[in-house]
Amino acid sequence: MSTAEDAVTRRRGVTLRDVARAAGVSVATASKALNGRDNVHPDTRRRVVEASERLSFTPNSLARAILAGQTGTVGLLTNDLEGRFSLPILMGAEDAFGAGQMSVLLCDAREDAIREQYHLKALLGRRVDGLIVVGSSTDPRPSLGHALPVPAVYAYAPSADDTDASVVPDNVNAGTQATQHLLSLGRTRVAHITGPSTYAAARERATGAQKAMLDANLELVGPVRHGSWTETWGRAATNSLLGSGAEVDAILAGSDQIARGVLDALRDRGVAVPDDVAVMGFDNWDPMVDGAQPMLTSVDMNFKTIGRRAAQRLVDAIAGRSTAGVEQVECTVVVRGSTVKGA
Amino acid sequence: MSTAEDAVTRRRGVTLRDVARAAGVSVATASKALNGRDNVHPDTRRRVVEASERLSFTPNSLARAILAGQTGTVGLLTNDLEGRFSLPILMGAEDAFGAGQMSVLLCDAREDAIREQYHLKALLGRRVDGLIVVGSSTDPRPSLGHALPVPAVYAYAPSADDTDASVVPDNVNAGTQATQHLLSLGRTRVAHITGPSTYAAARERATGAQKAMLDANLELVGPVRHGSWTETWGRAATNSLLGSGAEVDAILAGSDQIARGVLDALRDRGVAVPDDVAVMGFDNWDPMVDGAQPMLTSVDMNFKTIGRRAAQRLVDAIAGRSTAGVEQVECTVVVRGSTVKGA
DNA sequence: CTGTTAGCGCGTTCAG
DNA sequence: CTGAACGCGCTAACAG
Repeated sequence: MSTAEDAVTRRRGVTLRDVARAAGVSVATASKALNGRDNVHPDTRRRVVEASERLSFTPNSLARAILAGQTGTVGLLTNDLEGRFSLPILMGAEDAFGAGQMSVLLCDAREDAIREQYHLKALLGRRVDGLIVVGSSTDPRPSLGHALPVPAVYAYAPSADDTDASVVPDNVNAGTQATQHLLSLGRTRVAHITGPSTYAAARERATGAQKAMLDANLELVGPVRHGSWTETWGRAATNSLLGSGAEVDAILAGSDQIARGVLDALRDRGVAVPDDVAVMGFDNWDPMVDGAQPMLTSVDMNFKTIGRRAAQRLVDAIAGRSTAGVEQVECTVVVRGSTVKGA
Repeated sequence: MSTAEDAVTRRRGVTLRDVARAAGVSVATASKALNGRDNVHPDTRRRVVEASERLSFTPNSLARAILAGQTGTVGLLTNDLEGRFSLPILMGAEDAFGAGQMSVLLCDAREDAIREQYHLKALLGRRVDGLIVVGSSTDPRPSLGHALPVPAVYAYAPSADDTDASVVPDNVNAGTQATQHLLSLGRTRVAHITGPSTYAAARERATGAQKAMLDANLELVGPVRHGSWTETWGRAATNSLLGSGAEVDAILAGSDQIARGVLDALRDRGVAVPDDVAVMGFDNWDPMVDGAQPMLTSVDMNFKTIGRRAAQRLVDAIAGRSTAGVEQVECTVVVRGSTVKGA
């Protein structure tokens, strides 16, 4: 008579039928009882709930999904699991979903179009309700197309097709805000050392910086110095800058790593920060900014917000509310000792 | 007559039935044809395959899973999405699975037992074939218990129950190997500056270091200096160490961040690295070691391998091959300029 | 070789 | 208030 109890040991888990049998009711009644539907006698419901707990019954979402046509699962297709960008975005998305009952299927395509197609197929086969596609740089990436059976939102890297939905950082504005912070401190001779000009992020931040200077009837000191996103480049560029005899009272670095190199070189040359030269970076990457001496002022691109917004827009799209177009997420200047003494 | 074609526009995606209808065969035949089973006429198969492609049919893995009792999905339950540890582990797992056709459902419990239970329930409801549980430190964590309907493997943080399957870094050996590297360079006066003594990782690495010294009939210079995992602590501890008049020819730092602080302080004091003092860290964290000057020798704990091994053991367990017990993954010393000139 | 039947676990009618 | 019957998309066993 303990067939229901034995279900646990069977290969398949406990099913609703087992619970119904244990409670002495039909599957239909058990279903209603557990899902809080009407027309179930309180006593019956209690019996069912108790049986379900005793057997530690876990409803099979797959079976449910196959009926409902909705799985409560979204696919996160990233190209940059290694990198610093996809993780906070992923967290923001997890955050936004976590409140509800969405689960996240994660795939890393590693910049490989073939692998991406492969994973896409797998995700669609698992009937995800939607997709978030995370790029590894802010340069536009190929669209997955409009023939998808589910909505997609692109995060960090926008889709090249601007009728797709994308959420990206506002790099131009970030460059402007950073520069305005320096100007607001009375600095006027600002140099800009940044990453490769092949990166949209580097170009856009530089554009924003130049714009801010222009608005103040000023100009950047010398040309924008493009290099790599490394401390080494920050050191080299700073040495070449100061070695050339240029006079600067602020250096805007294109990333926190570059900024660390800048700080390093300045210290070697006996230049005081922030008294003689103010320094700031981009990304507000904790281990970099906190470890710097003095601590580094930086522009936070709010990656987590990007992830959260992407998730929210995806939820909207799934609910049928169309959300095309590129959305820019604003950045935040975080002031520390490298621009304001004692901050 | 184009009902099959219209399926795309229907709310539910294209089903096998649509394909069968379009190819003029029964569902069963279509199934066999697409799955490469025997007893299907080549011509029929061709018709079916063609129809399936024309309709861009994607088999519903959910329906398949409900039959097979296997979903081809594993749950990755992490507590440290923020941190540096879970990500490489996740990548290793993604790697190991990616070769096959496993998909990864990712959840972040954020060190919250309630949230963990909640996510666990969700994962089991989705009928994952197994679980990988990633901790945020190497301290043992509570077991999920043995009543789970699917196997679980613990990564980084071992389960407190040692009849569970765990994969962890070998921190004692890491401490030993690091110290032996310093000794092999002829250094004999080694000091150790590391993280909080509340961390098993800090204690174990220190133990390994002491063991290596003892084996060489030597002792660490002064007591192990416990602090925080930060550059700031590395600087402070170095200054206090040298200020006390202690003579050292090597400093073993408990992490790359601490090591960066050590390097910084040494430079300020005019101590040459590696000539006067050799410095090394743990974790081999790219942005930290490459940016250092000179570049930082460090112990790579092979997190990715940990993830890969966890995934492999999980696959084994799913296949019924039992794999209890704690597995230690070996580390690797990566030599750079901070211990060997010009390396 | 092909089609029919059965059934996976569940939710939802619709009679009783 | 309860239960029998049907269907979701798919595969396996068996007839034809």
